[in-house]
Amino acid sequence: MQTLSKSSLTESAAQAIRSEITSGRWAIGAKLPNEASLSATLSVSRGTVREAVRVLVAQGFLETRQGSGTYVLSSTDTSKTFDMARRTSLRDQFEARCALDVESARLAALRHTPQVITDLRRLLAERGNYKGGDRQEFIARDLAFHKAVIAASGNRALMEIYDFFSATISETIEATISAEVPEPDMQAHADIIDAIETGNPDAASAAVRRFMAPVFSALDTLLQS
Amino acid sequence: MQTLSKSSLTESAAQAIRSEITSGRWAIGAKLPNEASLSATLSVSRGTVREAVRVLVAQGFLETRQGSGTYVLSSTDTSKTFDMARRTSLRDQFEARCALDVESARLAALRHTPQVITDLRRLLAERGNYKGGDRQEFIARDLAFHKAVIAASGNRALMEIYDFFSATISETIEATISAEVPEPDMQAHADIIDAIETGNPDAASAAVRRFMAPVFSALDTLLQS
DNA sequence: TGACAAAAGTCATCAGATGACTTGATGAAA
DNA sequence: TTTCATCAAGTCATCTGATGACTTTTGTCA
Repeated sequence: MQTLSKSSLTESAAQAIRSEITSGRWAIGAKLPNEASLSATLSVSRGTVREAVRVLVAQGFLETRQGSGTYVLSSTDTSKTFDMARRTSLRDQFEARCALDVESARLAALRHTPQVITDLRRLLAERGNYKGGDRQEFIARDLAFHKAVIAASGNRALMEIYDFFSATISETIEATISAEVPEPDMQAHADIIDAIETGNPDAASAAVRRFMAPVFSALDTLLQS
Repeated sequence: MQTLSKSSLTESAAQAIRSEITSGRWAIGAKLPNEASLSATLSVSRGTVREAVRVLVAQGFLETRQGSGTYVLSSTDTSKTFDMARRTSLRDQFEARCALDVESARLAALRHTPQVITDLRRLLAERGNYKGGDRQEFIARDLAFHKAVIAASGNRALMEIYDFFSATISETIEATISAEVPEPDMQAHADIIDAIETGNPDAASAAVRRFMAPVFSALDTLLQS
């Protein structure tokens, strides 16, 4: 029994169960002891066991089937990965997001359809340029355009990861330095669409890179100060 | 956004609280009503409320402070993102991983040091070519090389995401089609190191792309059959 | 053997109670 | 006035016992 410096009984119980799984002692598909047994083994009440199991179910480790039992679903801790990715520096996160943008534009150029191009132009027109007013809403419109570019790649994995970054980045950026980062204008955005339309992957990724460069340098000077 | 057709009371309660948060009705930092009030509002027992709160705490939405109350931490569900990324198709996952490889090589070329190049060459030598034997172990050595390339980018966010994909991809690939996907040879790997050493980002990313192309076509034909 | 009913096992939920912790108010001492 | 100790109320943490709902197994009967 490892003692965590500061953890509730429920967290300790969850950790104990988790380690049984990650260590492989409880294999995937295995059935856990029932709640009464677990509560006896872990020396906590059944209510606490249930809360611990709830957490592990939410994390994808376990699955409960009423009337049948609780079973091991997976032994990989995906929530840990996400947690660590969130703890990386803002610049790394932004750079990673930029990498996704670049490669998505490349794929979009390879796979674009007239419909996609039309949609992108419409989203860009809706976005417009920022001329004061509700900045929050403008950022949302801007994000919608960028997410559409990612969607144009046709790759759902890229979309999911991008969602993760756009959430964390906008949370951080908007609160701290939003007003000081230069927003690329309409032409820079239009260049990306044009490059995708030509079907040239190198041109598309280059357009995104040109687009991102000034934002990066602004971010770098801000983070240094 | 999938709504579960059949959800337990706890899940319903968690969803109800979650929507209060994501909709913004309960702002970040706000204090939730106490457990008794929540149980009355949601028409469930306090135990159910506690299990729901546990889940939301595990997902990063809430924070409980004993003796004080329960507070809103964040309004974005970040833990779900990676979970959804894991559910995307194998091809999308592989393509996303490839995108990370390409952009990491580009960054590595911009930031490489002699030490990094030396390490990469050593890892490649240790990897060797596959000549039968323990395939599992060879894949591990191969993965070590690729992760070193990502590490050479100096971007921790990319490393974390790559870790996520390498885990899921090797889980899937090794079990299904490992023997039928062509493994790029030593020269293809060496090309990547050389390109990084020259400091030319375009050459580095192009080398990775050339490296990945045959794997992709093999994967595509396999997935079609 | 096969189908059906009964029973046992298990999770889901509820209700009540006690302990631990935080916060704010109160009042005494410096 | 300021500082500190003490107290009381509010809240989450945990435990206990009980009931309902669902699944699996077992036993029975045709």
